[in-house]
Amino acid sequence: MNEKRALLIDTALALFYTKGINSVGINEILKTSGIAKKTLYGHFEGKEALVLAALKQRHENFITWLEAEISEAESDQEVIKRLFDALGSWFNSKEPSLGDFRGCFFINTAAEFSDKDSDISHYCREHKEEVKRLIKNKLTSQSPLLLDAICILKEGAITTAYVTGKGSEVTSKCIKILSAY
Amino acid sequence: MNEKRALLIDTALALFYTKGINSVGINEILKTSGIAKKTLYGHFEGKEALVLAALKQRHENFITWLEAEISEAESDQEVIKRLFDALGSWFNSKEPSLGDFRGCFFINTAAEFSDKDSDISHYCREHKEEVKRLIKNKLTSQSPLLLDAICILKEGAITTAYVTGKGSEVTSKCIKILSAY
DNA sequence: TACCAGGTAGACAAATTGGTCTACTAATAT
DNA sequence: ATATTAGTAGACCAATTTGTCTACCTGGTA
Repeated sequence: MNEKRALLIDTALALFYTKGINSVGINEILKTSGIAKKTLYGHFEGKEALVLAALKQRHENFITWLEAEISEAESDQEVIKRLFDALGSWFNSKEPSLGDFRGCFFINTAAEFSDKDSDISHYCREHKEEVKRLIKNKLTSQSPLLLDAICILKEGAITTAYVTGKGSEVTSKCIKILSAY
Repeated sequence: MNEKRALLIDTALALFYTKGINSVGINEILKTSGIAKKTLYGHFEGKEALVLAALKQRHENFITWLEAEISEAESDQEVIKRLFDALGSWFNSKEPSLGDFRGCFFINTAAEFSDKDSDISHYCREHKEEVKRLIKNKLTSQSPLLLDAICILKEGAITTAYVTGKGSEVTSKCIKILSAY
């Protein structure tokens, strides 16, 4: 049923995110989920289809989470504060719906698949665009520069937090930087 | 000799950067470089040692390139302009010494190796610290916020350029954002 | 000459990969 | 009652992985 399919996706997503896609074999996903191989290949054409499903799942988790975090903001300054505070919480692995922080799943995945025309690379780009759209819709300011500043700093914060390991400092810096606007 | 060793590292770096480390096998590096397997294992303990050597080579290439790009700047505004113009050129694959742009090699590599205590992850962090130090030394301003703003935007620009594919727009936005300081 | 370091070419081993297939079970719908 | 569907368990396959090993070649040096 759909339960098996969902369990497969959740297991794959968790393993892919924490270990990287090429480091996780089909057999490990099966063993962890306790599902038989034939069931997997009944639901998915192959590993790539499973990767795509995991990306989709992550995208939904992330958008849902982000929207909830910034929905109640009543000014642009508050949008910025809520956004980067939420990111800081994510960086410190305090957001259960996003799992232990290990960078951006889409950036990490895009890094593993060199073919820029593949469905996977394509989906990673769409994710970023949709996040940008979500932020744009919450802002009252129509300044494209503000929107770009927020999004570029957001990307920078994610990779900086991942590579340096210090999560909360980066986000408060971003808020200060943006307070000039 | 050292020539073989150098050729091995250069070949490995080129392949690792364009395809990702887990997607490149030892045999492909050997075939591309035309070097025998036993020679490789005479120079390196194993694949991981080769990865580390490639990271080191990339680090040197990158630092040398960056230093040359911003060395002649005579004001902080000029440092910023030169830095982001250079990045924009890199994003458009116009910097031969850095190869066809495919994001930051260190971020990509860190994404593939989940163990945060491994030599590889460690080296990726050191690289970012050294780049930051280089920029810091070129700035006359002692404001830590300016330095952080530059570095976070730089990281954001790299991943944004990689995932969206549009390289030059991002960097001019960064320069505009920083012109507020 | 004889030796030896450093190289080539590639067979080979052991493990792992993604994926197919057979045999069996359990529940449900006709 | 029977046929179908969805599942389990796991053997099996072909390809690929990293790494070792044997056999041979070559150029410089004692």
